[in-house]
Amino acid sequence: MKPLCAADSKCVVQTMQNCWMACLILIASAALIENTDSLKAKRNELSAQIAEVSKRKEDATALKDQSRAIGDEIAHGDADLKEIEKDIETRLMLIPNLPHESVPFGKSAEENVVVREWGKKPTFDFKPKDHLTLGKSLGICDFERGTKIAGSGFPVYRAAGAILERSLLNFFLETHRERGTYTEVSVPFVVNRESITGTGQLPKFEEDLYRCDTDDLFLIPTAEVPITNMHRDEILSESELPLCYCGYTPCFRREAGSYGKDTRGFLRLHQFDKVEMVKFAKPDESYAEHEKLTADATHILELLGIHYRVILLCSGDMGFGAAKCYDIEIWSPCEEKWLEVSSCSNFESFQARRAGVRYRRSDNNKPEFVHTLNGSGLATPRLLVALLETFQNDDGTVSIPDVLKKYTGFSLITQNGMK
RNA sequence: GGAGAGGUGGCAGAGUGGUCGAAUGCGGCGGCCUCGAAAGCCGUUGUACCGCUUGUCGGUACCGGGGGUUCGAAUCCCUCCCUCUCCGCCA
Repeated sequence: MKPLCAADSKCVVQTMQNCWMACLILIASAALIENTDSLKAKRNELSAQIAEVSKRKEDATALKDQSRAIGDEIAHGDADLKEIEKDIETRLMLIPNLPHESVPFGKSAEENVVVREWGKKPTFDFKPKDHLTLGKSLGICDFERGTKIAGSGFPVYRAAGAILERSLLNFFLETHRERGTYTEVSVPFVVNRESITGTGQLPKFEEDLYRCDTDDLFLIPTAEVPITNMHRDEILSESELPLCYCGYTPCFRREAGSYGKDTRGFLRLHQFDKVEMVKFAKPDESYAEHEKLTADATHILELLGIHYRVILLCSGDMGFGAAKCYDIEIWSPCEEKWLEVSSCSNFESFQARRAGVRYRRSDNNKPEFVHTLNGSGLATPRLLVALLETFQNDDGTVSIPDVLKKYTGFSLITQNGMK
């Protein structure tokens, strides 16, 4: 997803305009609502009178005429109101979330803050090969055939590659399960328009989604969408919070506008696999949960022994709906750059408002919006890049990290297969 | 794909034009009883918006979504969506 261009002054001005206009229109509409409501009250009164008069078998024509006239007025008022509401809604939906106070101000990715770094850059006493070269010589991926089947950005994993990829997903899910925090879910890979509006991908990011036109369904860009929408339009009880889910899904992204950027190999794909963590939390606990969620994601990297760092995104680099966001980046020794494998975000009530997810503090209180959070834990393609490059040997083979061996069933990928 | 049935409050389930935000039961909450609990009894119990005299206040809307008929719609008509049953077909 493209972040909101906070550095772009035109964008900021538009947002401000939408905020103010929405406020002004809202204030103005109150008078209109008051007017039509009192007309409706009058009509209800007349209807009751008509019912009574008719029961007595008396003539109610005059009353009916009066009621009909009021009805016309109401119809006009309601039509105006409907248009106004639509206008407000359109404006509100384009307003991004507000950053949390702990988020540094900044215009672009350059002003992000490195929060912590774990491990160190791997060194080699031979010339390391990049993941594409390794992938090809080991026969574990086939981009050409993926392109033939579907198009560029749709990779084929084969042999040890396919097994390794599947093993990673199982390793992620099992690791989360062992920690006992998350309930695993398996959810639909397509969602309806309401769902994708609920998590905030619509209306702003429609061009990044694959759509099934005949049914107006969308291929999910992340499991965040179906999982967060599980509780759409629900009032949760305080005792069940925080609700924590994790689930595997493939993710589909058109990546419109990012052609030519990171197109090599696994760096940017139209389809990839990911395990996502999603939380519904009480507002006063959401930031603590955010830290835990981020730690759950990095825990996996520590088990694997992959060098990573955690970045706190500045205000200008954050996504549309996030109030605070940590990116987890892993080191690619051959690309010689950091690769984002997870974004752990606290959306506060941004998604909860759109999706209508609330909870009741106690039975006397009105329902309040929950806070929603999510983060990858983790996505496979870029992790594969770091994994292949980090654990390669001088003979061109790749060693499997210890923790993965029970999932793969082999400990070495060689040119002839696996051992 | 063919035929039929249905979508009502947290759940179950009445209601076929006005007195229905909606009977009844279950659940939840409060109270009585009790050493305590169960049972029983009594009471209470949705959401959103608008207004002000901010109140156990007044008003409006909501019975799958949208539209229509009517003075008035949960109720009648149209349309869309969804669920269920049977038949067919296929993983």
